[in-house]
Amino acid sequence: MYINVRLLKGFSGILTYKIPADAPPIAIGSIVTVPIRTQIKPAVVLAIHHSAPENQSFVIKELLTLETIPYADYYQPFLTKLSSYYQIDSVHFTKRITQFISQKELPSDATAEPSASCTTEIITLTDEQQCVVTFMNPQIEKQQYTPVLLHGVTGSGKTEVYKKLILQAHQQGKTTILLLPEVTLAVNFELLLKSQLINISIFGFHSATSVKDKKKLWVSLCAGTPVLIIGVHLPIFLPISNLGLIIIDEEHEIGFQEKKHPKINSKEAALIRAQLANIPIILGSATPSISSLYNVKMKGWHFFQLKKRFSGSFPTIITVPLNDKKKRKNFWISKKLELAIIDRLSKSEQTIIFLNRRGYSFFVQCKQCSFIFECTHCSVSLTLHEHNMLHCHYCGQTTTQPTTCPSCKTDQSFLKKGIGTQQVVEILQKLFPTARIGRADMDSTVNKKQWQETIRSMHDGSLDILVGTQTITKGYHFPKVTLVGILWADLNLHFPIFNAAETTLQQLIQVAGRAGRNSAESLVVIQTMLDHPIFAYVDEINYLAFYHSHIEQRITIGYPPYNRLVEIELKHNDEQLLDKEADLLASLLNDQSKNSLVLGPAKPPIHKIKNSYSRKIYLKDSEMTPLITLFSAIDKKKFKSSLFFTPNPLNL
DNA sequence: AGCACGCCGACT
DNA sequence: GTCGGCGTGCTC
Repeated sequence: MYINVRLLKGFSGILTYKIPADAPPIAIGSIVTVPIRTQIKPAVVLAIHHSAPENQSFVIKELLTLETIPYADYYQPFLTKLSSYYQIDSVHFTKRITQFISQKELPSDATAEPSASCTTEIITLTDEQQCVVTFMNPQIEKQQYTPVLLHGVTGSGKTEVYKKLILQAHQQGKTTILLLPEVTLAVNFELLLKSQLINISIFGFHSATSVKDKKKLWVSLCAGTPVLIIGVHLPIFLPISNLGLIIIDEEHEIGFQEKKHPKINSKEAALIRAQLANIPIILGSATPSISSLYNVKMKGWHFFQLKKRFSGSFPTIITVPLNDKKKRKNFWISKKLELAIIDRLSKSEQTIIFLNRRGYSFFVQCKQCSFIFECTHCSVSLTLHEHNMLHCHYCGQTTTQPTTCPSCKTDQSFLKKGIGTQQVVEILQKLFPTARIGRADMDSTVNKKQWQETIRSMHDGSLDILVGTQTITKGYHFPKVTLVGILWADLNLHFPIFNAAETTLQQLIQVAGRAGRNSAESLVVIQTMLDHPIFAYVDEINYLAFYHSHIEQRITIGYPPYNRLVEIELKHNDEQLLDKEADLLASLLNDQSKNSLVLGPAKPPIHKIKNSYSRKIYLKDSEMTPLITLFSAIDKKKFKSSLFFTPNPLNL
């Protein structure tokens, strides 16, 4: 007996080895260690043959050790499908989940103590919650592909539904995968559920999980015991013989897409897997993605809503324009926000100031009328480059910036805009000298201790105001917060990406949800430069109305979910060569395309990272399959640049 | 990828 | 004559 294998690291060719006579049976997908030259390396089994390959010109060595992996009927087809969808090597997935096998167990730094309060209290579900559970239970039992979208307002108790379903699957001897869009959320969920579902074995499987715990999970998977696996990307690639349910929480989040290439989206992978494995999958969110809501309508996904908030009421939301001419102490703090902060300070209630800032952004705006340049083809804002050129990062269109504003005809009155959180703290300190102000953003998160300290002082009330970015919006509850100020709510709206309005609104609702859990007088102040239709929907009760108005626009412009979109990124150190190759690739794609639209090449906003330059080409079609076929037909050997293929890209 | 092997230049 | 620095090619 002979096997074909591929090494997990190093040489990428297919190699043949002999199975020793006394070896236990081997399956495709098994992990083996093999001798290669003078080394011993792990490899994955691709095929099994009864006879030696014909006219071989090399000596076949015997494999050394064998690591069986849990068997599931659909698992190999799943990996095959994923590797085709993302146009990557199928070994990639095996590589990612088995790395720990060859890793040394580090003397783990005092693993997280199991949370003190282990409450086993039985919570009675509301009618809304029970309705979902009643529907899902038979689907778990029947083993049927059932996609379910759960729209539950913040604080409506989605977690209680998840817990019930996990318990139900467990009682039937089935494993559940629970995915969250960030490692920190996964860790929090892990701790929470470990204290509340004490009869179920719960495993985290993500970058923060120790090698020791990964090995424990592997043993459990090999034994086929029903467990709960929590993570972000990795759990969906695991071989699981008794997988019965997949839960995706915060399903609208773009964090399910990996940040570096290949940009696999574990929500998509989960949907593919649920389909092949014939199991139900439930996607929950307070602000479901446009794409999932579209699937409810077009693909018959089941849809449930939780409309009642358990405790607390919804806050009052007001929108304040920043572009008015009214005199105020500081441009960034409106009178209404200033007065509201003064009021909270006097009552010793807390305030969160949120700056909707993603990295550093600059764009051009008219001083007089706040007009911002946008691309005529893509409904995204234009970015200013050298020589007064305005670029569209989506389609590559370039125009010279006019000297007069196209909207109000004022001459030479343009501003380049930008603000950061440090500046915000400075401004607030000047306006409110006695206030105790803390800052929590990516810059200060690098220092983990300081982050923890800031969160702690916010909790115990030794801070009055917390200034922060995205990072403070998720997973933290500060009961004494009765005011949330959003400094520049429309900032992300001008990001040159088709889903800017959607993700901005989702974030605003998320931030607004930080206020008023316990107080009826909670207030959310939304400051904006320009008015925009989305501000009518920040009250989460109106969220579905946003979908109905926005889907029309997506259909008109022809972007997802109405059409499929893929991104091809080219990278090379030599910018001239890269430009040549990007043009070549675009023309090759155009030549070979039947009905697919080829956009670009465009220079992305960040087109130079670590001395490597980048160009992007986008493909659009009503179906994904022709786009994958189109890219796979390209002869990659023609290119010195690296090519990266991303179906359904969600960010820049 | 990573290692062995081989070619060549420098140093004792 | 021998050590070692690095370029090239192969891995079952």
